[in-house]
Amino acid sequence: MTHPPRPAEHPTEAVADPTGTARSRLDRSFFLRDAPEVAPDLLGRVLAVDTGEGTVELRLTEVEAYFGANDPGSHARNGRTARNASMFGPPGHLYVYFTYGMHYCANVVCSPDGTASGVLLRGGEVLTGHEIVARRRATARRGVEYARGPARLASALGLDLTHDAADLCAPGDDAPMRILHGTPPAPDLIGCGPRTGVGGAGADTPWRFYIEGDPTVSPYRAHVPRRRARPAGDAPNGPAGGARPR
DNA sequence: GCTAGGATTTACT
DNA sequence: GTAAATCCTAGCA
Repeated sequence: MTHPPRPAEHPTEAVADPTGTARSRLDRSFFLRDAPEVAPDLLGRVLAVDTGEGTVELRLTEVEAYFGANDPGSHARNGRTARNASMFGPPGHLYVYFTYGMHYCANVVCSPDGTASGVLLRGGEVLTGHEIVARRRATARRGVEYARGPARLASALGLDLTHDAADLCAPGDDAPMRILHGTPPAPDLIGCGPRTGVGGAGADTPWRFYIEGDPTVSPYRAHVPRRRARPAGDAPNGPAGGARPR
């Protein structure tokens, strides 16, 4: 059985100090640990993305860890594919995937190169760039909904497949994407539980971490196998048996 | 080649 | 609370 790791005290980072540590960037070594260890440590960190419209900064409030080819909830459970290749890549990079035909979700790659390990970014609080996010997330009724949920978060940051494998730890101050130290929450404010939407053997693994009481944390939903609308003998509509239209 | 299902969100009842 | 939207991936015949 897997135990939820305690929020780790990474040697290169400490609680933000008044001298500006919160604005400094996380080192790549931060991500050189396994995803279940990195995940709770990412809470309170700030993901900054420069776009043509300006900079959006997001404080992470909810994450999920996916680790190893044996993780039944992971995209890597069936080994390396073109889709998940960046998940096997070097740490500190982004793994962006397309899902449900319309949404993008983003992970931060962890562990040494060659290990399938990542932390799904599920929720965050927009710190700067509200106007930019408001345009992208026009359907959000409140600010807390800008990045509550993995697809909303990706949308708020303007992430898509062009950002797959992007380096979050690229040297230089002009790097388009980076993760800042931010202000990690107190350890007793970090909650954990089973991962959202993961069923089967992976459903019991408490690798979802979130900041207790934060309004930008998405509600937990247990895994529910979707049933595809099918012709069911008397197909009312739809191409019976045919391949999907392109 | 075909089919089932998906780390989701949103609109509608 | 429920169902639809929509495209990709991977298993299977």
